This record gives sequence, structure tokens and C-alpha cells, in this order.
Amino acid sequence: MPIRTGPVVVPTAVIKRLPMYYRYLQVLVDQGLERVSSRELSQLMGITSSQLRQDLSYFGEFGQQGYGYKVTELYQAICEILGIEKQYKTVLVGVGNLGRALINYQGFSRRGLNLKGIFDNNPAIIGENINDFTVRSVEELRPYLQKEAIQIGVITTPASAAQKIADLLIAGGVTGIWNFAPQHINVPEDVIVENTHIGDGLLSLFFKMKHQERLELK
Amino acid sequence: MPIRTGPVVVPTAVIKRLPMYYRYLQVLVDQGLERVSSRELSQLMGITSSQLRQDLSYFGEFGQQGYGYKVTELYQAICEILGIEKQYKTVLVGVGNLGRALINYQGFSRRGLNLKGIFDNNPAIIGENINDFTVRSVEELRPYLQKEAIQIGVITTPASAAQKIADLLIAGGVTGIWNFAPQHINVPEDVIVENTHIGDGLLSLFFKMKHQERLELK
DNA sequence: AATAGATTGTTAAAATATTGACAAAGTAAG
DNA sequence: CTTACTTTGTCAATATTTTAACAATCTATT
Repeated sequence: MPIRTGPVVVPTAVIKRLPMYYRYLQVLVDQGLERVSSRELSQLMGITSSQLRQDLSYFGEFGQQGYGYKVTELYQAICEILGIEKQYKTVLVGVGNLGRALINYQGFSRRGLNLKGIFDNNPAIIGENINDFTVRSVEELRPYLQKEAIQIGVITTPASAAQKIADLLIAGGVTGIWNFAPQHINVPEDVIVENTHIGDGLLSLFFKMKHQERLELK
Repeated sequence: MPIRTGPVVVPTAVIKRLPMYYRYLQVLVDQGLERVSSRELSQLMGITSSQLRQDLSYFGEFGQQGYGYKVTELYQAICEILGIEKQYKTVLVGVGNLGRALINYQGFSRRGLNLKGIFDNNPAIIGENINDFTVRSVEELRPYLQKEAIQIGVITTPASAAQKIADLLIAGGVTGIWNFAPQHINVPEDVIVENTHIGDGLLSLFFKMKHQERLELK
């Protein structure tokens, strides 16, 4: 494996594809497949084998000429690249339907997210038990964050509460925010925000359906 | 894959940004703002004004020199481009936490999605009322689709059921599928699938947190 | 151990996407 | 009406991303 000298420059386009690699490799691991070539995997994923090999080359050499890739090795490599082994301590704020969906989400723990506590401001659900977690009051959030050294906050509140919760999370020492509220959040430079806008997928579907008959192949 | 809308070929990169334009313009409409310049809007969105103007130019001319854009006009133009006015008839299959979150999702109806029915195979919840909808048995799905001329199906089932439900939807005449199950779905050429992989955002967050200082992101 | 076939990692050419610059065309105000 | 601003839509220069091609090198088979 070549030694990395100086900073490695990874194109954004490659980074955006990493979660997809993770997903497809996980399926192959689950199937117990031992070997896969860039051609096979890329066809499964709907990309070119050239792109797959080029993407991987930014992080090292994971295959063998004439053979391909060992599935579990490649999977573990992708996990490491993504930082999945890290086990970030996490809280979720906003126990509505979306929050509940995430609390019960299998992939949550599978991806190495270590959910420690869940919070809401609705007295009607504070104290309720969901999947082994007890809903706590947002009043307790700030001290809890520091006591437990929480690193990631998931925001599943309505848009109106999002910035206020984000401020609380940051004040408590959180450095990563996964925001589902349809609301732009302002944060200091050293805090990373990942926005997930569920509605965007629907709009893409609309657009493709509307223009379906005029779809042009490259 | 670029999409041809009329005589103009629209780059994929532009299409992917359309939902974002929709989101930000909606906020401005809600705020009652009358006028916005490409510089103002682009700063809000974190893109360049040049890109904003270039993007819009693929669909027509929506602004006025020396003035900018009328917010409601631009918003309506984006809605039309996206096909939001179409009011597609829709069913949702899989009334778990994610399904419930979507059924209650404001943006669902706001984006012109006309939800007609919700389905599940769990006898314990069939007949239950959620936000004015009664949960129906999956047994009834196939005939219901044809009777109501449903066009879009939303899949929020576990991965194991996704392909079976997709087959049912397609057999019933659905031409668009919004799939939340972490499962690749095979469909005929004339059916459009939009996958929303909620877990991907988490992985991106992990990656950015892990490499925040060690990798230079291009 | 030699040969045929497969597949990687890498290079550079081709295709796409983003950006800066600016003429044209408007606004605003005296 | 004129002048000083503002801002669009577009063009072309840059920058980034994707792809095709291929030498190197491994596997599999005889």
C-alpha cells in the first residue's frame, strides 16, 4: 500500500458515493459472498467499473489483479473510511413520529451510532418508554450532554424549534448535528451539520414522472 | 443522465438542485418576501449567484434586470418545473413509525401529493385511524389501486417485504415508487423508483466528523 | 512451469459542471 | 429626461468528474 504523503485530496463526488458503497457491500456481506469484481459490483450499483476502481483508489489498494475484491475486506475498509467503528455517543431530540421511526431504526445501531438518550418538551410523553429509552425533558438536555460527553445530536423537532435545540446541543459540547427539521441551522465553524430533507426525494420523483416521456439516454 | 425537457437538455446536476430551490423559495414565500435577487437567494443557499442564474436559465427567464425575481413568481415556476401541480394519487404501504411520520408530514400534501389510502398487513393495526386515514389490509391493495387509479406508491415496509409490495403496486398500475426500504427494487423500464436512504445522511456525518482535520476535502 | 484469461490501479482524454465577467436592460431618484 | 445604480441572462474560461484504455500482475488450468 502506498504511503500517503501530505494531505489526501478526496473529491466531493467520491465522498457522496461512499454511503452507497457501504449499503451495497453490506448486502453482499449478508449474502455471505466471498469475492466480487469491480465489474460485478458496479453493475449491481448502476455505475461504471471504472468509476468504482477510481473511487477506491483515493483511499488505498483493496483488490487483487485477476481476482477482484474480498467482500468482507472491502466492506471493512469502507466502514473504516466512513468512521463507522467510532461509536459516537448520541442524543435524539423530538420524539414525534419521525423521531420514533429513527429510535427503532435497525441501521441506527448497525452503523455504529450509540444512542444514549431521547428528549422532548411535551409533558404528555416525557417518561414514556420507547425501545428501552425513557423520554427525558428538554430541560435536562444541557447538563445531560456534558455529563455523558455526547458528540452527536439528532434533531427531529418541528422547524420552529430546530435552531433553539441546535444552540443547546452546541452549548453542551456536541460537534455533529443530524438535522431532519426543514430549517436551515446556523452553527460555529467547528460544528458539522448534516441535513436530511426527506421531502426532496418526493420532488425528484415528481420531476422524473413529469418528464418521463422525454427522458433522454445520455 | 441529463433529462430533456422540451428542446433543452437539463444537466443532472441542475435537476438535483431543484428540490433545494423549492425549499428555500417556500421559506421566502412564507415570510411574505416580495423581491429577491440572485445574490441574496444564493447567499442564503450557500451557492454562487452565477450558478443560480445559470440553473434557472435552463427553464426560461424568470427575473428582471436591475430588480431581481418576484418571489411568488419564481416559486410557482419551480413548482411547475417540478410537476408539483399534478396532484398524483398515492397510497402508502407499511404503517410503522416511518409510515406514520410520513402520513402526518405537512410537506406531503403541501408538495401536491394526494394520499388516498394507507395499507399494512398487521391485523393489530388494520382498521386503525391515522390522520383521517383508515389502515386497510394489504389484501385489498391490488383492487384498490385499479379502482382509484393510483399513480404513486410509497413503500415504508421492512426490507423483506419491499419487492413483493413493489410487484403488487406495479401490477395495479402504479408508475412511480418512493421507496424507503433499504432494499434494491427491480421494476420494468416504464416505472420510476426514487429511493430515499435515510441512513446515508448519518454516514456522511460520520465521515465528515472523522476526517474533519485529517483529510482535505476538495 | 507455462499459458490463457481475468482484473486491478492508473493515466490521460473526454464529458460535465462551475465560475467570473460583462453587455443589455431594467430601476430609482432628482 | 438623464444619470448612477442594480441585476439579469449568457458566454467562455476554469475546474471537476467520468470514462476508456492498458500495462502490470494475479488466478486457474493443464
